[in-house]
Amino acid sequence: MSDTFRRMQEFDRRAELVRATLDCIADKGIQGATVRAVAAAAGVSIGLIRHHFETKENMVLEAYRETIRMLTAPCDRVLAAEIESPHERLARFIRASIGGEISDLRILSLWAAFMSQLNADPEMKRIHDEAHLPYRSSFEPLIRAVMAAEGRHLAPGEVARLAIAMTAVIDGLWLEGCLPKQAETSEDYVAIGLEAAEALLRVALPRPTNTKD
Amino acid sequence: MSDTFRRMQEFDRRAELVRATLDCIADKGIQGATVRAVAAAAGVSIGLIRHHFETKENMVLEAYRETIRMLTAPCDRVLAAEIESPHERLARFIRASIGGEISDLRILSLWAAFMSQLNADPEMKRIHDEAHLPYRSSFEPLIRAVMAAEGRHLAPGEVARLAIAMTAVIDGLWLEGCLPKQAETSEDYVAIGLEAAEALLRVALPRPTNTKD
DNA sequence: TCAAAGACTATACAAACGTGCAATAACTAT
DNA sequence: ATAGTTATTGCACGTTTGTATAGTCTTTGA
Repeated sequence: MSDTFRRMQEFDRRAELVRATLDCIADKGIQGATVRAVAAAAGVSIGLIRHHFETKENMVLEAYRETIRMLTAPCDRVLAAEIESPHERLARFIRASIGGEISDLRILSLWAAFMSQLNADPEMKRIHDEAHLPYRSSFEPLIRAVMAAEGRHLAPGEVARLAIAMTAVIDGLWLEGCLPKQAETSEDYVAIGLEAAEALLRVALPRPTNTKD
Repeated sequence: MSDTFRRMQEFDRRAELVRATLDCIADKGIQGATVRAVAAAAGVSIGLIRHHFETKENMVLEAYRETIRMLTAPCDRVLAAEIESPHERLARFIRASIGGEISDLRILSLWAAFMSQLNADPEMKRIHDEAHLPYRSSFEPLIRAVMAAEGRHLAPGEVARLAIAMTAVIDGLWLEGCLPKQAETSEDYVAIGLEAAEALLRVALPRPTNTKD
């Protein structure tokens, strides 16, 4: 239809405003995302924000959705990819959860800013749970597949506990890897994550090749 | 306000104002800590805040110091205690880092709120680094002592990597344990942390007794 | 070519913000 | 008792906040 072009324009502007919002939040925290600061960061007038978003809160919620998208995209790509070897799948999932594009102080700042709002904003809490619960439960099938391929059998409760431990070590390594260091690179944390997974699951994991993803 | 007021020692009043500040931040995020909201939460007038704190920012900084104190107190107590067995020391440190009083959604909210401000506020960043770096390096001697007691020798780099992995899994378990769940208790996360430590370090650890700390 | 639509600007406004300050009530020392 | 100190109040000021609204500029469809 001919109104597709118009819609496309609006979508681009919305995305640009969301990006400006994230810039403000990463820089000054959630209270830095004022309509005036966001408008200035996007190079538009104050009134335009209310033209694209009914309220400022809606804009911030959209910025939160975008943050979750950025955080989960690499993992989702691994889960969607058709990789035969369960060991390879697990190793790539670990790498996608710790390193690469999400190992970034800016993303950590955004994550913390929204995290601190979950108590205050029920809608934000709803968005969080909707994205976090699937992520948390994505480790169990990965582990189960590896164990099946090894011909080992674990009690269901044991798999659940291992998944919690794996999620924890990956989250902790992501967090530490985001903070600026002089010694370690984010790739070092990926390597530590793989070693930790080998120790926790008592398996050998392939090291991901140099190709991205 | 009432026409008569109770007078307080300056130190007590400051502590009460800090507590009220933390209440506001945990509830509404960092932007919820307005002078009016804090004054209302503490049951005092607006002007009193400026009498005890030169600026509102100073009050928030003090609230951050208090948060760090709450977070590190249990670990510090373990490190200060005279426990002969290195294995027992390590196990108690792990327990103090994951469970007990710091396994609390309120503390997680506070931690996230301040975390999101580190980019914006250099003084806050300074306070963070001053407390975080010692905490991060407290795992290495604990691990080294356990290994020495076992008669095992690890390369220095290997100890460093194990300490990073241990810190990560403990931080991740603390984080997950703070979030409200129906299934697991914070004590379950402590148990998973101890199991993970045993797998990572390939040692057996004693389970802490029921006595607190 | 021209009216309709909508993306966009400019400005105004009430509420909430941090801070300044004079007045007051409660404690302390003598 | 009384003077001095200070914890505390109450209010006012200028600034910043989100939102509302009227008007301008650009694009679109026939």
